[in-house]
Amino acid sequence: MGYRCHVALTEKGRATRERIIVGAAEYLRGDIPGEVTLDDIRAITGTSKSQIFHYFPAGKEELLLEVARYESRRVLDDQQPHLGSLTSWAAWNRWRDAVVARYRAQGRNCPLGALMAQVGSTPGAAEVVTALLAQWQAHLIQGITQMQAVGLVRPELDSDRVSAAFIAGIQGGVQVLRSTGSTRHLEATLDALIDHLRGV
Amino acid sequence: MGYRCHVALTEKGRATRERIIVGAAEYLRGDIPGEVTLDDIRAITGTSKSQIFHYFPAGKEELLLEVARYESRRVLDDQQPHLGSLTSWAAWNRWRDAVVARYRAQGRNCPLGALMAQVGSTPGAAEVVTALLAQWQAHLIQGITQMQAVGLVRPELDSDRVSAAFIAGIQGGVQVLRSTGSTRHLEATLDALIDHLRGV
DNA sequence: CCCATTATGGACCGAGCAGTCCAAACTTAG
DNA sequence: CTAAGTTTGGACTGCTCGGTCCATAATGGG
Repeated sequence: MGYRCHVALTEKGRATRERIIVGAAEYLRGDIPGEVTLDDIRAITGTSKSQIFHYFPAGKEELLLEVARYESRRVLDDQQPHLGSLTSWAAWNRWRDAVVARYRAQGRNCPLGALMAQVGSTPGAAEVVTALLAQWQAHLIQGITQMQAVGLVRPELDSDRVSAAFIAGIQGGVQVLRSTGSTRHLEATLDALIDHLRGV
Repeated sequence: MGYRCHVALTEKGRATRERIIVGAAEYLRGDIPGEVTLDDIRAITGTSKSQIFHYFPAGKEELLLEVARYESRRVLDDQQPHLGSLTSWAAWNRWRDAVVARYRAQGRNCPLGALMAQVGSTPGAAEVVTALLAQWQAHLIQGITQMQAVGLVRPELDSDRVSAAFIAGIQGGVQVLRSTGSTRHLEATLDALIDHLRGV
């Protein structure tokens, strides 16, 4: 799994590598892109071609995947602490609001979406997004089972399937947001599914 | 709106134009792509550069948008006749199965997705997908209100919002399918929302 | 049959861009 | 201090690909 860390990395080296990733991520989060070039990244991060290939020997794809991993970490972090403790209806509502707020703020720009568009069909790309969705869903499953344990959600409900529905709904809601600029669909899904959890 | 039709198009001309669109669409539906080049399209459709620019003066973007429109028509067509007559629970289930079957058959390849990835941020792109989703949702709204009219769905339910949830859920389900290869999420969303319609 | 219009072939151009390479600057262990 | 290893600069290469251009063939109306 993953590439060996070449040889060594001094403190300075790790800092540069980090600077490249974070800089690229920030750029992708902005309104400009659609396509990033290595020269863009080079300019933004104040580095040279040789540095990029020094720290990401496999080139652009390796770099972008690293950025994608970085961004996917942010996705879950931005939902905390709510996502981690879905133990009451109030908590679910706070989480819902956090998700909507996060994506409303992001607006039409979707860093991960932009990334996937460019790295799209490579093997590593699917892996990154799959891992993210799996973690996300795991949190929801935990939340649902906790609610069931306390008797707030009827026990016959399949937490696995409902959480899958949440994931799909959010994904789709964000996608719609990207083309229409509205969070209507995202909100509608979240509300409908939370209602469904409540037993209407 | 839309470009004027240049000057004239003989029968032969229209045929060629059509051949280009359909050929490009077929190619994008295959397993190969990720990125199409005009030379790919040229090779597949047995045409020359000059023809492409003759029939699509604005170049690649215009061509791809045309392909996207073509594909987006297929999306709805493939759900017919079910999508058009959601007047009973049996009909809803048939529609659900049709959607799942369609996307299962398509598998990881998503022609429209591939298209949007390439044409992504242009003004026309958002318009195409927005139009598609709006039509799709309109069918669902009609279905829900019809069910309400017959008393099969409780009247206080907001058909607008629930249909939005369906759209988002399907979108997201397909997106998950594209990275995981599984229709689990798509099915879970559809089932959860239909349950929600039924009043659990 | 002729001319205006449309359709087609394909050589060519130029920009953009990922990736290579070598030399220079620095860090650090011994 | 020095040698080995790491970091950095940036010129250069090679290729891909959208788009241009002009020449030739087909077509169809009068």
